[in-house]
Parts: sequence; C-alpha cells; structure tokens
Amino acid sequence: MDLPNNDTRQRILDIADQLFSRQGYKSVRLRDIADAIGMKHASLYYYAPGGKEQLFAEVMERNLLRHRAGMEQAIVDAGDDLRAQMWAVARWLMAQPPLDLMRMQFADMPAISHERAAYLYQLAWDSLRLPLRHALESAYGRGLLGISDFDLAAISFITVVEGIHSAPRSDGDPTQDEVIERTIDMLLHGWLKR
Amino acid sequence: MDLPNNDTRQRILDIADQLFSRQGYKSVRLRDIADAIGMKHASLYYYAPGGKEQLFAEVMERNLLRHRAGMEQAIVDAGDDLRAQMWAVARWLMAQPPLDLMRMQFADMPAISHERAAYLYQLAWDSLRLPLRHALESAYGRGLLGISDFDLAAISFITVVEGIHSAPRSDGDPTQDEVIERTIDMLLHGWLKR
DNA sequence: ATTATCTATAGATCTATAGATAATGC
DNA sequence: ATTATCTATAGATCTATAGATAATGC
Repeated sequence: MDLPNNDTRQRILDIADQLFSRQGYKSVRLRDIADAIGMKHASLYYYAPGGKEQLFAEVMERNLLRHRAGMEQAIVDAGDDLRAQMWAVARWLMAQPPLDLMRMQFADMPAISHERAAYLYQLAWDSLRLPLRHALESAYGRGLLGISDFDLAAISFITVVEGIHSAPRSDGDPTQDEVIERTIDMLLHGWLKR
Repeated sequence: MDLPNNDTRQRILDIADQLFSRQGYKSVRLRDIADAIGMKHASLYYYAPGGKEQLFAEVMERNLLRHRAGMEQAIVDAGDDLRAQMWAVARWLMAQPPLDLMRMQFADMPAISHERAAYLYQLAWDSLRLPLRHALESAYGRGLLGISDFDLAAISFITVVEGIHSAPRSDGDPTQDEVIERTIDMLLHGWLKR
C-alpha cells in the first residue's frame, strides 16, 4: 500500500502549493484543492492519507526547498554581478506563488503540531535567507558593500520583492519589471542622494 | 437597543484587534476572543450583534485609522529630520500588533464581502502608505533624496519594519532597537559602499 | 486483483440564536 | 425594567472514514 507517486499526485501537490502558499493553512479547505483538480475532496485521501496537516507540511517543505534551489541557481546563472543576481532572484520569486513569512509564523505555525512548525519555520528562514546571504558575502569580499548585516539585507529583499505580488496594479502604473528594477536600485543605492 | 459603548466593548475590540491583526480572519475564532476576555463566546454577540465579519471589519478599520494617525503624529513629533521620522515611525509600528498586508490581500479579503474587502484594502494601502510618503516628499523638496518613487519606498519601509516582528530572536542577537537602526541605515544609505 | 474514483455519512468545530438567570436601577 | 451575562442548542461547515463502483491489468 505505497503512496501513488504519479501525475495526479503531483497535480495535487502543485495546486495545494499555490493555495497554501498564497492563502495559508486555515483559509484553504480540502474542497478548494479538490475543486481545482476536478475531484471530490474525499478522493484526496487516496493520495494524501495523512490528511490536511500532513499535506500542508509536505507541500511547504517542497516549496521551501525549491525556493532555496531556485534562488541559488538563479544566482549562479546571473554570473558575478550583484545587481544581476538580485534581478535574477526577484524574477524567480515573482514566478512562484507568493510566500508570506509573517503569516507562516503567526497564523500557520500555531495551527500545526509544534514539531512540524519548528522544522518548517527554520527551513523557511534558512531557505529564504541563505542564497542571497551568500551572494552578499561574496560581494562584500570584493569590497562592494557598505553594509555587514547580510541576513537582514537578504530577508528584507525577499520580503519587499514578495510584497510586489500584492501591490494593487492599475492602468497607469509601472510594469512588474519596472517595480523590480526600482526596488533593486532603491536597495543598492539607498534613499539619500549620493 | 443601541450598541453598548462601554469598557467591556472596548476590551473586546482591543483583544480582537490583537488577534485579527496578528493571525488573520480565519485563524481567529470567536472563542479565542471570548477566552482572552474571560467570557463565553455567545456573550460576544451582546456587544457585536453583527457577528464575526462585522467585528473584523470594524476592528480593522479602527486599526488602520489608528495606524495612519499614529504614524502621522510620530512624524510630526520627530521634527524635520528624515532619519528621526523613520525612527519614530518604526518605534510606533513595533508597539502595535503586527500587520500583514499580504495576508490581508490573499487570505482575509477573499473571506469577507467584496464591498467590505474593497473598502478595507484601499484604507490599508492609504493608511500605511501616505504618512511616510508625505515625509519623503518633504525630504525630496529639501533636496535630500536620490529616489522619486515615494510609494514604493514608504510601503517597503513599512513591510520591512513589520517583518522585524517575526524575526526569530535568539540570545546573541541584536536587540529590536538595533535591528530598527540597521534597517534605517540600510535603506537610507543603500547596500553599496559610498 | 488492483487502482482510482465516487457517494454517503460520521464526527468535530465554529458561528449564531433562543431563552434563562442574576444583578442593578428605577 | 434593563443590563450583562450564562447554558443549551440549532445550523453550517470542514475533516476524515467507510464502503460501493467502474475501469484496467493480470
């Protein structure tokens, strides 16, 4: 009685990822996932016998590991230039379902088992922090940076870029790429005139 | 049959504010609010006959109007210096229950009536954006700034400062005030060496 | 015989309402 | 008589399980 590991299961994980990442644990009902697949919600238990909490934990772990790998790869592909690396990370993040660290900590984590919560939150913190942190350490080594708190900088960047997901967009507004560009410039050069 | 507007009602609104702001609409049960007050949850309907959604809307409106007024006052009290204004806003925010714009948009707003959602989200955006935006416009007028997208800068600042609420704090870590200071320096001067 | 679904329903939880009760104020 | 609670419960919703059914593979 192994878990089926086929196409349907992957589709379920993908949809669950999009819904859980965007809305959080409590806001997503198993029905929402099943509806999006075109299934009755009871059928989800065939692919996820552990139920909602186990599905959430599995999906979020996969999501976070993907974030770490995706950002690391984006940085490698971007070459040695910090600006290009930030650009690549931002573009990669914007192609993912939005992640909300604050909601994870204050809403999702208290709703699941303490053990799972501790593991997931640490994983989130590391996965989102370390790729850019390493890029920043490297840039610092090349003498480019005036800051030294790389964790703060890395998490701030992720947070601000994720926030672009939720900015209201009306007609005259800049495109998403323009917002990314301005965000990067703002962080690299600062608010004060040089 | 008017709404009672006494001490108990204010205590309910205050507790509801803390819980809803931090955890969002779906994660907070009426029971959580009642328990925190020391009441049976059915008794909440005496003070909030409109039920959960109306209570949420009322509480969040109050919260956002307070944010606008609190930040504007903090800026006035800080005088003309932009750095001092940022510091005052950050300190004020850290004394409030954490707010999460992304969660509001992607989880809370879809769970309430469209009309209430549209009003509340616009109010959130304006309340959080405008106080700092005006401070930045003024600093720009004094020739201090190298940026011109004040909305982006204002919202980025709010987002990053709110994020400090959820940063894991262990023993050797910097204090919250130190994190605020580094955040302000980082945004004012930028990552790159000057 | 196994795999992948479905229908039906139990059980838990949450919001909301009805109606009783005790304390207070005229 | 009004105010501020409580208990009890209805009704809705959500997770989870049981068992039936149809299709596929030996």
